[in-house]
Amino acid sequence: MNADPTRDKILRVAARIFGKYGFQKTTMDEVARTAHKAKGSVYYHFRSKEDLFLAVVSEEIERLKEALLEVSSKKASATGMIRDYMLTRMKVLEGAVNYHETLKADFLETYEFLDELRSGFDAFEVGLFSTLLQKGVDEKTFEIRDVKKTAQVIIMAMKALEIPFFLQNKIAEYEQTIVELLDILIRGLEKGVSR
Amino acid sequence: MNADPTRDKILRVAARIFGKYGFQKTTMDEVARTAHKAKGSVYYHFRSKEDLFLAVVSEEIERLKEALLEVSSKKASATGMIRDYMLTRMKVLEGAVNYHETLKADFLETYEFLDELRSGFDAFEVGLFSTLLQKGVDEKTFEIRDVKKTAQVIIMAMKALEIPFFLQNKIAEYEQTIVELLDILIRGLEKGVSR
DNA sequence: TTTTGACTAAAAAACGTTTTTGGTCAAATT
DNA sequence: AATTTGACCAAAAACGTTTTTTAGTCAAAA
Repeated sequence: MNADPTRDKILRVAARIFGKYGFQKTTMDEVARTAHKAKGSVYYHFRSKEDLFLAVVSEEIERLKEALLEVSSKKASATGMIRDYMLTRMKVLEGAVNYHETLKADFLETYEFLDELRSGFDAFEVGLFSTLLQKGVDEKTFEIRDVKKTAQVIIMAMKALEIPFFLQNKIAEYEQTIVELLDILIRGLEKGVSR
Repeated sequence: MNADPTRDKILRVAARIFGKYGFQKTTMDEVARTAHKAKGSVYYHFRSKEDLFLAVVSEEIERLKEALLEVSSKKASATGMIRDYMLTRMKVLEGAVNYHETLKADFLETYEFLDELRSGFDAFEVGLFSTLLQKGVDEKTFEIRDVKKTAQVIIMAMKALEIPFFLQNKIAEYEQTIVELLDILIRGLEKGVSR
C-alpha cells in the first residue's frame, strides 16, 4: 500500500534536514539535492514545504503513539503502567527532534498549519491516559472523581514540563524532577482513608 | 533611608516602560524623557541599563516575597496554606510584568545578569515552601521522606507551568489546571494507609 | 552631592541591490 | 498514465552600505 521509494527517500532526507536546521532554515532545494531528486519531484509528492514538514512530524507522532499504545497494552498494575507510560513518553519524545521544532514554533511564532496535528495528538493522549486511570479505578487502587478531567490536567502539566525539558536542553535536570513529581501524583490518585 | 524622589521617579517610570516594551525595546532616552530628567541623572542613580532593569525586577520580586511571607505567617492548616501559597503566587506573578520579561529572556536569549536574582529567588522559595511542607509533617497530615527535595520538585514544576501560563497568555486555560493539579499533589503528600 | 545636556563610539535601523527560495510547468522518461 | 526533470518566475531573504539611534561619559552648572 505504501511503498514509494522516491517519496520515502524524500521523507527520510527531509526528516534529517528539518531536524538539523528547523523548518525555516531548511530549503526545498537542499532536500531535493540531498535526496538526489529534482525539485519538481519533491513537489510531485508533497504539495508544499508545510505539507512536507507535516508529513515528517506526523511520522514522529505516529511512532510515539505506537510506543504509548504498546505500553498501554501490557498487563501490569495501573500504577506501574502509568509510570511506564511517562518514562516511555519522555524517552521517545527526546528523539522526536522535529516534534520539538513544532514546540519551539508554537512558542516563537505560530505555525498554524500544525494546530490540527497537535490537537489530534492531544486528544489521542487524553483518551489513552484516561483508560490507564480508569484501569486504576477498576482495580480499586485509584479514587478519581472525573477520570477524563484528571487525564487532561496531568497531560497538560506534562506538556508544560516538556518546554524547559527539551527547548532549553535541561533534560538531565528535569528528568529527575518529573520522576519524583510522578511519584507524588500517583500517590495523590491512590485510594486512601486519610481524607 | 530610602527616599530619593528622583531615583524613585526614574524607577517607577522605568518599570512602566520596561513592562510595556521589554528590556531590549526600551531606551534610556525614553526613560529619562518620560521621567522629566536628563539622561545623566538616570546614569547617576543607575550604572547601566542592565542595572536599572535589575532594580525594577528586584522590586517586583520583593513584592512577591512579601506576599508569600504573609501567606506563610498566617495560622492555618498546612494544606490550606499551601493552596493559598500557590494561588497568591499565581495572582502576584500575573501582575509582575517585568518578571515575565526575565522569563522570556531566559528563553529566547540569556540575560545572564539576571541569573543571580533568579537563583536567589529560587532559593528563597524552596526554603519557604519547605517550612510549609515541614509544618504539614509536624501536624501529621503529610508524610514526606525528603522535605527539601520535595519542595524543590514542586517549585520547579510550578516554574515550568509559568511558561505557557504567562508567556503564551494561556492564563485562563492554565489557572484551572494548576488548581486541579494542586489538589492531586496535596493528596499525594497526605498521610494515608493505602501504601 | 546632584543634575544637566552636549558629546562619542558602537549598535541598530533603513535602504537599495543581489541572491536565494518556494513553487510552477512543459517537456522528457518510465 | 504516472512519474521525474530542470529551466523559469515572482517573492522573500541576504547582503552591503549609509543614516539614525542608543548606551554610556563628562565637564560644567546648580
